[in-house]
Amino acid sequence: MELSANSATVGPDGAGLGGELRSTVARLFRRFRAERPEGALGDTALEVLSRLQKHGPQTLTELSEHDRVSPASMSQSVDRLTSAGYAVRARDMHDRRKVLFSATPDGVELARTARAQRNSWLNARLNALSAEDRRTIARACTLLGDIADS
Amino acid sequence: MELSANSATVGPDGAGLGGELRSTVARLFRRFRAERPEGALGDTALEVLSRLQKHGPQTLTELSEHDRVSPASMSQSVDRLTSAGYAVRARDMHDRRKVLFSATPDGVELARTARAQRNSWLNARLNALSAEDRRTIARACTLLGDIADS
DNA sequence: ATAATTCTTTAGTATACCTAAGGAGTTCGA
DNA sequence: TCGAACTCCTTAGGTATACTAAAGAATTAT
Repeated sequence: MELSANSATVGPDGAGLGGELRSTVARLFRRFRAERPEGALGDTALEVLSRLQKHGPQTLTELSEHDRVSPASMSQSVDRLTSAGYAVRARDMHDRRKVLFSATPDGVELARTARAQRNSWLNARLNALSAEDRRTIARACTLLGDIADS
Repeated sequence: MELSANSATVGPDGAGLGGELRSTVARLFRRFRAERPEGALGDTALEVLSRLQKHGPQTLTELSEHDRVSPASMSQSVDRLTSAGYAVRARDMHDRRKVLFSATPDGVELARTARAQRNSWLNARLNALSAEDRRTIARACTLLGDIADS
């Protein structure tokens, strides 16, 4: 990883930053995935479960738009949740084209414990940084989240 | 519900910065992938090609360790490159268990143009930020790169 | 009532990762 | 020196996650 000098990564037009960012994100993503415990649900399924737990029942379209994924992909992901008993389908009574997904008690429990397990090494590393570095990362998350949504 | 030292910055069940970071990285990663032009090589293949172009011939093990991926996975990824004519295999003459991979002229050309295409969208958005925000992201890249390698 | 639209699912395909098991080459020790 | 142990790579089989295209089901508009 030749991150090298700031002058190289933050040039007059930010030319090299894009490639740098792409590569860093890809490696972090793989690293996160590699931390998954044996036999656990995948990243996507787990994030969906978290979302259902935090925000209540959601339709397929809402879920797929939040994750920027096609409805077909999301359908598959929630399928893994429902067939494992962590979420349930229910027809929306006001618009019966829609299907509302919600987490079961098992799902809520799994979401909590799995999230804690999966984030433990990450949180340990973040806590080893200075408060200022954590603020930098928090600020970058906000900026990058906006870019992801643009 | 203890309020120990780390709970101020990192939530008790990973709902704080760690969870935020994980979610942001996952969404950015998917967004990057979605920007891939039709019929192009996948992310992994392209990054391998870039690496071969920049650092010269490498063994499978070197490539797989750099990307934190099993040798078997890397073998598959490189297969796509060789069967498309963008890279070639060559037995290492000093240790004939090893296989050295190198980019062909076609591969070098593809790596350059594909990288430029794929980063144009991202660079445009980064350039729309303030210089300070770009510095924040550059700094976060360094911090996060270290975490990915830890 | 029929047509168009919206929401979800199914089917088929591709990328990218894994573990397990094997082949081929090298190194080391009896 | 010969075989055991080790290293490097590949193959085989499986999983997770994504896509497009097209079908199925419910709603809304004409």
